[in-house]
Amino acid sequence: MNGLCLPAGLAPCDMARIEQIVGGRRRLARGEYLHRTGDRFQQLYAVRSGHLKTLCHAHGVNQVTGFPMAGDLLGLDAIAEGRHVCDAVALEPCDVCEIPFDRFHALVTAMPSLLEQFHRALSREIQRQQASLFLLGNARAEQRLALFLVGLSARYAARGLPAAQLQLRMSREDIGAYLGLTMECICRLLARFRKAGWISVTGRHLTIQDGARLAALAEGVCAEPLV
Amino acid sequence: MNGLCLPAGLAPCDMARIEQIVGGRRRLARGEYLHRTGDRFQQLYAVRSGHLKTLCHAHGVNQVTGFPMAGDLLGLDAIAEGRHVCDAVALEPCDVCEIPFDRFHALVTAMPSLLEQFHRALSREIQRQQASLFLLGNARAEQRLALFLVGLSARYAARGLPAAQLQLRMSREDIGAYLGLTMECICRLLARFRKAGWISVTGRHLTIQDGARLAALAEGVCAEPLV
DNA sequence: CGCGCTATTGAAGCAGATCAAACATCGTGG
DNA sequence: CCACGATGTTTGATCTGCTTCAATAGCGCG
Repeated sequence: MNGLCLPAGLAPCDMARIEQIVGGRRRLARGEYLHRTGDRFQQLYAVRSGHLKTLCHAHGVNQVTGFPMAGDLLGLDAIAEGRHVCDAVALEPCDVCEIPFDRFHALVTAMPSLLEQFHRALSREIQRQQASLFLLGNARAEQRLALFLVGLSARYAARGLPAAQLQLRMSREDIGAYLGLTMECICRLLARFRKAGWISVTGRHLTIQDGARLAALAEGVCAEPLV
Repeated sequence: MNGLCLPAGLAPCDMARIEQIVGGRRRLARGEYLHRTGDRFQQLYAVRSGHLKTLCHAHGVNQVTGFPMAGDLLGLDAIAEGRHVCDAVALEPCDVCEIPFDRFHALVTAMPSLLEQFHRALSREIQRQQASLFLLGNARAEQRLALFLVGLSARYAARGLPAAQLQLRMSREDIGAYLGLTMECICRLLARFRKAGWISVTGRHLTIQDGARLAALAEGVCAEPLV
């Protein structure tokens, strides 16, 4: 897990010190909240297993901002205000490490290499959101879904899982809320991709059959009109 | 300026040490690039005066991700990769401090209070983008522009400038690229807001006349159909 | 087995894009 | 100083991709 959230370059003895400050583990049931908007920020979370979603809401509308999974760090957005500014919900049973921030901060001060990792993690989060911004601002629906699938596939691959066999843990509605589209639109697009032979879907199991085509779509190459 | 980008809580002697590591000042002409996508990341930038825009681009499409102005910090997104992932362009003559990152990093390690400020700055940037994400994913055009104006006004106010008199430094096209809309759409909306008496605009000078109404719009309260 | 939630598909409407044309603004050089 | 072209702004007409509303179908789970 650390290989992902605070990757590489740490001496084994440093690792041991990190282990020490990691607080409790928390087991979440499907639908359980890790934190809610407005909650006091006291710790970062590192996902050990399972999928979550993070979402902002206002006036009954939700924007899903991400789908953290094993190896991802949560709570970085809460440092500034001392309060969480989004919800984090488990999409399935999850295992999460709690990392008390004050202790972490003290440790980090004493360990330059860990501090660098931490800064990179923060910066990577900014980059990730910048990519989403680009997606929501510019991409057509088709391209958004392609980007989503390609991205998900890459994250699976980075975790040593089969990149073409995606077991979606989120609903169509969640995907829509993440991509700025409606559930119906996601359904239609999936049907279209399926008919074109690029993927096959049954319920929440999705197989990527033509990754190259999807990647091209994600890059903005328009699909030929499906006669 | 430091009051904004690394606010409060620093002892005067700390301030002095920061001043020491600040590298050169850079003067930018209108249209000049502070950095470009792919440039090696070596320093953070703190804006002293003037307005810039930051933008990501791919396949000829631009997404403006922000309009940094005096007191804002630039380059946080580049820490992760060691390369800039967006362009930063001056919208008018600008004064910018260069902060060599390696020296900054060393300093920060030795100054816990500064480190905290830095982490808050990083986290605030994540929050800022999360807000943009919400905007692009959910808000109608009208609401987007209202949010933009209200936000800009607030940033002016935070800098002690008149909050109702906005001298826009960016083109309609830039605003559109920031809000995920077209230039034409921005024009129409401005005209609509003007006719409704909420603002007055001549060229790039904009006066907010009914801030409350705009704020309500920004919050998602729909405008009554303009008969 | 039947209830509730999630997913799928169809039909109609609309917000915003696109295309097009006129107009204002501004710096530049004759 | 004005004519000029370049750039930015405004407004209109039309088009379209996505939403909305609605109805049906599947699935998982007690």
